[in-house]
Amino acid sequence: MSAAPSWERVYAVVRRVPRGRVATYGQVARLAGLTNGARQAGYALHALRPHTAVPWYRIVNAAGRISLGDVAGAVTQRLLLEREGVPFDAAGRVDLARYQWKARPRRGA
DNA sequence: GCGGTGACGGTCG
DNA sequence: CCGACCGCCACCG
Repeated sequence: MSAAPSWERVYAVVRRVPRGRVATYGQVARLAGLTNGARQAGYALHALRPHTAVPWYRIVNAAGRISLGDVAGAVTQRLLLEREGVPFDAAGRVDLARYQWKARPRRGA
């Protein structure tokens, strides 16, 4: 099954990210079931359509930084996150230790 | 069908 | 702490 592209799987995970939280590409990739790792997750978001209802802006790299190459897009992403209550430090990084989304680990731990 | 590239990640210096 | 290099593998030309 899974006739649909793997990207749909990624979008589904991204949609699960709650407001005011962020997730890393690797995290999303793993939750999406991507064996290749984070790179494909980034590709999936790259292929994302602007009109798609997916909070792509909640996805940052493992360093808590915006990996987007497009400067305008990066600014937009940061703005949207700050708007949700996710602050950036002087280095333009998010405190993943506090704001990284904790995926529902089948029962808390 | 082959080669280069990339919304990354982890490790080394 | 930060910067640089290599590695993985799917997608595009």
